[in-house]
Amino acid sequence: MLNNYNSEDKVLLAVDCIIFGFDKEGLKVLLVKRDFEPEKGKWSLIGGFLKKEENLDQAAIRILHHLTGLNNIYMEQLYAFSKVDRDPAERTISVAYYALIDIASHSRNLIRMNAAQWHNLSSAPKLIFDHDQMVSKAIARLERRAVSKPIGFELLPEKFTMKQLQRLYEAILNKKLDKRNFISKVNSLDILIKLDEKDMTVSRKGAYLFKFDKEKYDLKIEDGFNFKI
Amino acid sequence: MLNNYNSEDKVLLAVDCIIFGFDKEGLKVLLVKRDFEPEKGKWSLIGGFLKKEENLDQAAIRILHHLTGLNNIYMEQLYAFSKVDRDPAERTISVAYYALIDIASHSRNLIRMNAAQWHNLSSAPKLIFDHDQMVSKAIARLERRAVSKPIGFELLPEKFTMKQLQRLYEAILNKKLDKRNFISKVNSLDILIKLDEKDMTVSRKGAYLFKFDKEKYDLKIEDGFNFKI
DNA sequence: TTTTAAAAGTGTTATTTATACACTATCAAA
DNA sequence: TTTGATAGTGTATAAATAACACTTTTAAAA
Repeated sequence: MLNNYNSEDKVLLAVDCIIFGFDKEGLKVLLVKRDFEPEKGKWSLIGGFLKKEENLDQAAIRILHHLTGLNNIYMEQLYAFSKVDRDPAERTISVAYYALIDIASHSRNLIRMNAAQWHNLSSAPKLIFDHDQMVSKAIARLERRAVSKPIGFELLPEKFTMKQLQRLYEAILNKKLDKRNFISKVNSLDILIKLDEKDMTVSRKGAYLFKFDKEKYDLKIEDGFNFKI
Repeated sequence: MLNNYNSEDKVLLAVDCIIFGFDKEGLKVLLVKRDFEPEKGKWSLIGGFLKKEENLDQAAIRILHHLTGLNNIYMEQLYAFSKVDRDPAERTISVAYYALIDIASHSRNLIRMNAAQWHNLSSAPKLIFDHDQMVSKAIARLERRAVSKPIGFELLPEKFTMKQLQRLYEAILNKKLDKRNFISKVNSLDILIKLDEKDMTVSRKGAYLFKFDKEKYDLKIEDGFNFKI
């Protein structure tokens, strides 16, 4: 006999994606109106079911793409949620994934598909099942992650101002940061390239644009950043 | 129709427990010889399958108790492992849990059951499936966790010496710590009670015993420890 | 043309935290 | 009484973090 697993219970395995977005208004989360029962028409995370021939990472990518058109988003596994009655229709365990993306540079896809919508974190509607709990846990993880890696760089447009970067961190950490301390901390990491170009859309003076020095970043990532701000 | 989940794939959901133990020799991991196919007779983590009527935390507790006799162990969820062919017998996703316990204070149960054995981390045998990968991930998590919470206190006998506490941290972080710096760091946290009692078993001079001040600990945990050593 | 308003840019000091480092005390056993 | 093994203790330096305010720029308005 190859195995004696036959008497074991099988369950549905869902994957739910918590996609945080960042733009000038702050942190947002991407939600869809569920188009099947149960809870049809209610707001939900982007979710679907694992198929036998894929792993969880692949399922997350497929589901996200299918419901939003988003591609090439790196998601990180968050947690497996398994309360017995979390889905009233059937015993389902859900593995949550999360990612943080720059809204502006992905909006075209989202608009085209028109299935998903951004909601401010503070004013998001109540979600189905345990999805609110998933979002809370993802926020907590994001905060912790933000201080150990310069997570923000992957979420901004290619060229960005210091102010934008600071706003991103303020949004993630949910507190005001001192401009001077923030800039000197970022500069001490030595992973930004200051461009000869200014963003003139916000102020009369204009703010220098920066881009992210991928090589230096990759070198540093090995021995671990300290990005405590 | 209550739901349209009918066409979705169902899978087996395993739970594997990585139990780290600590005694004077250092960090160990608890392993069992697998007594069913596939891979019968090979070393494995403590594992089993989720049942429909329980959640993952409950499954982990049940499985651990069933295979080792261990009770009242707080385990934390680590990660869901989902490579398609990770178990050659059947499509199985495994959610790993981990815990860290004091070997001495739990050894009676383990000896009685005699199913599980402690192995030094450095000399553990090769494990089945992706279990080695699970152990590596758990070690990495333990290290990170050790600096954000004084994790060690829950793993020592009720009364312990500073030396024991330091040894525990040295084992988790896998590096030597300076005695004076360690003690002053621990003292600055103000969560230990120094007892009027000495451990005379190790030295002629004897070392003062301490215990853990649960109340102060709980107060501190709210605004987060900084236990970076 | 001058004034104004709004954001950009820039350094220093004080405080806290982390690190490096070595000698004395105790006491049972030899 | 000597010895050996472990317990216990403090200081100085370096590094990181936190607190803090004024000047510059420039387009638009007066």
